[in-house]
Amino acid sequence: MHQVQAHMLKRERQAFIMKQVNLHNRALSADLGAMLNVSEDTIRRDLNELAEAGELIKVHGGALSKSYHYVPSSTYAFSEKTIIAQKAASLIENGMFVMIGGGTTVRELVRALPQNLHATFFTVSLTTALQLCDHPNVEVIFLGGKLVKNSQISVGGEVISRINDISADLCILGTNSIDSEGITDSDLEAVQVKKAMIKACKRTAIVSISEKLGSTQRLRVCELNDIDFLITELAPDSPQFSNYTQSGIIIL
Amino acid sequence: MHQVQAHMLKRERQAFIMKQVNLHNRALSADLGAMLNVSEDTIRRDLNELAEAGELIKVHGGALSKSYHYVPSSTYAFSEKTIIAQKAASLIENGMFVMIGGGTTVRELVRALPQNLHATFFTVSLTTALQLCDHPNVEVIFLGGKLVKNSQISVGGEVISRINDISADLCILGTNSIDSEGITDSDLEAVQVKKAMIKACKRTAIVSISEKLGSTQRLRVCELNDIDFLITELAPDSPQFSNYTQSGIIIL
DNA sequence: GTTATAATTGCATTTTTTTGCAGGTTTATC
DNA sequence: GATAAACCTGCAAAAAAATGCAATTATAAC
Repeated sequence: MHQVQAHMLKRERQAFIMKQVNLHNRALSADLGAMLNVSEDTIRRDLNELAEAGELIKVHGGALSKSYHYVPSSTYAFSEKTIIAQKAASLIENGMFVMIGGGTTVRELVRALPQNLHATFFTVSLTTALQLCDHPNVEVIFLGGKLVKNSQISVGGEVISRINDISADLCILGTNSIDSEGITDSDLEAVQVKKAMIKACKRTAIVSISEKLGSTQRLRVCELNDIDFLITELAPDSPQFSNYTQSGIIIL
Repeated sequence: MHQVQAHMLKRERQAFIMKQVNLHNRALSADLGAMLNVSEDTIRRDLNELAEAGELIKVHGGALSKSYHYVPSSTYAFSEKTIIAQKAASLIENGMFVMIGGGTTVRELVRALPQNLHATFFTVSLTTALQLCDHPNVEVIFLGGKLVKNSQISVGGEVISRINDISADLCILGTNSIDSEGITDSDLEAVQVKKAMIKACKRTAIVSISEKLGSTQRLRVCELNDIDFLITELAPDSPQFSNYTQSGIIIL
């Protein structure tokens, strides 16, 4: 942490504060006071002025950059998910039998499917099923069972034995966590259903925004080489995928 | 699970929480506390604030992403359907097995069910199932099958044979048309499912706003004396019911 | 250059916010 | 119905903010 010249004009000091905030996305009143050799009161008054002028966001203990501030949107990472949807849609052809999971990424995918697509979809997700109902030319089969309230998917032996009776062309799953080892999740019953879905399909595609790459959870869904396609919003030659390529997975 | 800097501003921490929740669709208070190096109480207070601000949905043990959940329509009148719901709820007791259909009246009914109701619900309606998921103490079983896009219910042989395997205490159905002869409808496959549902239950209750009294359609669902309860928003001694009483039906 | 006025700054005091902890209560899950 | 986890409430300590006041400094007028 560096020192700053002895005397500084107010305007000059505030410019320094803005620089710090924008550089680090945040700044503590105490740190700024130490750096500028002024009292925290002075810093606070500066921060109040800057906040009033709308240049930063003042919070208890310091300030945040305005760009850092979380802005809620209807669906998180909407644009990324739209890109993903475009790529995934290219895997689905007329006449296919597709088994598809739940989650917001999958929902955006379904929304982005062409209206003239003729295909049969199997799903365990209430929300995905509802979304699929907006497509006039697809047949939707809901695989019923006991519903998990949080995730609104059906689970249990009934669902799994039903899945085992089906042989589909493509399995599309969202995921909470994926790394170079494979897919992990935190809900045991959901994991069992996902396993069955993967087994029931010739090929499997995982859709995920890149932020989830590299995270893990406690329960394993499958190994990386059980997956045929990995679809994120990134370009296929992106360096993030260096650990993934050896398993024969196709990055889209 | 990654590490986070020692000192974090409250707003910054809440932004981190939102990111986690939106990324994984859910987050546990304990995990967040460990990641952020603060007590679970602090996390809980953050979650309460964020929930109050409508940015996420707080549940026991953590929080859920808002994008996952059914958001009730902004303003809904305490209209006929709420009255119907109150009456119908009186038929349902703890521990019951209830088979329930779809439609807007049924949806309002489910919304008005007490939160502490412990019961098992079987349904073929996607929207009813979603609504039931908001009730913490009920078990929801979705009877899966081919989905009809307009009405968002599952139909077909699979569903019907599944229904035939169940014996429930009460069947609650909305209806498009009812008169002194009985219930009629216009969709053959939906009629077949409704017939099976009525047969699978000890008692049947029909919920309908009074507007629909006296209308008929082409396909018969059941006779009036197959029904045990008729529930509308009107008082039971209302003159509209004069044609209905001879069949032994109970007007609520 | 001097002086009056206004602005800025630091300090002490009071007030508010935040946070963790102890306890008793509620809730989930079996 | 039992049990463990999660929740809430009140409390106290710590941190930060606001406030009043005095000292200093800048600015402008003369």
